[in-house]
Amino acid sequence: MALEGRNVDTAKLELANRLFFRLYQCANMLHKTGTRAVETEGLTTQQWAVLGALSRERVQHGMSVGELARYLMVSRQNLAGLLSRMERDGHLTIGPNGRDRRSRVVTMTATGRRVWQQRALPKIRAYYENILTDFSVNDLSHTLHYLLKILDNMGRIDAEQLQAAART
Amino acid sequence: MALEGRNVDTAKLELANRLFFRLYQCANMLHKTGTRAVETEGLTTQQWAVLGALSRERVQHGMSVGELARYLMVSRQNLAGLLSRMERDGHLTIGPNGRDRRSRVVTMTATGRRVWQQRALPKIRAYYENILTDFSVNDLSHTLHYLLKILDNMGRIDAEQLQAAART
DNA sequence: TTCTTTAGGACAATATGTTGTCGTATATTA
DNA sequence: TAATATACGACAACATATTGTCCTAAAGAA
Repeated sequence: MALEGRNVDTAKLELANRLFFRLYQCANMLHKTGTRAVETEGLTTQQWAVLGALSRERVQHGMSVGELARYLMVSRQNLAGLLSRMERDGHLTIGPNGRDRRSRVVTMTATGRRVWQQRALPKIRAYYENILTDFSVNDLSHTLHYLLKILDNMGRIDAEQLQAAART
Repeated sequence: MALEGRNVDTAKLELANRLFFRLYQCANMLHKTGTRAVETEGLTTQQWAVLGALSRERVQHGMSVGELARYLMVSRQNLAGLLSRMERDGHLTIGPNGRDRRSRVVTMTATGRRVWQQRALPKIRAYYENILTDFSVNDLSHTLHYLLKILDNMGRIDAEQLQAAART
């Protein structure tokens, strides 16, 4: 039994190793091919993630910088640079928040919405369909489920690491 | 039937959208939590990928820069910076190739191997186990299978995009 | 033996991502 | 009201990633 257990662990580690290597490659290829898919619009995958977040119905009135950083799981400092480039390009505006005067509200501009809906979305849909041709709806939901599970655990580890660092 | 088909497509697009968003988040969290896991060793997830590639038995005699770039799926220019930092840190050396004098061979140093095997690997294993606690061997191989499928299609799209650009 | 391809150095511009720190204004809570 | 927490700007340093261009040297094919 002990031996069996160790073999399972070894198998798991070997699989885990391959899995993370492929995840690493996937991440790079996503940015490379994804950015290429929308480069005519002057966008990148990161900017497309921001526009995707802002285009949701529930955020018609915008999101604060902090909310957006938490939603996208990136640092505030990184997001600041991203947002300033997108403001420069006219895709969004950063205005004051009436309720909380420390906070600023990020909103899509009419131009940004037009670029997103009329030019970027069709290309993004084509990109999705191109990559997921041989995926059934079932395959997709399984993959999504696994990614969510990994993400959950990474979030937990992130919190643990932050706590460990705080104790120092 | 046509209506059914469109609903399936809509469902697929919605799932695809969520899937890629989660993939994007996963990529960021992988680099964040992964790098934190090995930061005591002065490593990053990218450097761990390089060491992982070089530590394989079949590359005891090293790999050329181009081979490594293709294996990791990163650009030559990016890899050059990575390798020079790792050479600076003493983890690897870049020497001449006896057979092909254009090519240079990247090899792990004894120090690099020691850091990798004795200090990094235990932490990486702990990291894997921490993230994949609630994954069965079956879950792992399914996730790996889906990632490989996505990666295959991304590779195909990459080639198509390069071809399209070449026609311009 | 030329011609073409391949390998890689060197450099630049740009975008993305992290951490850390300092400072200020504003909310919130005790 | 006074202490504390939060939101964010403004920097800096660093690593990672892309693209593009120009160059040289060497390998391989016609």
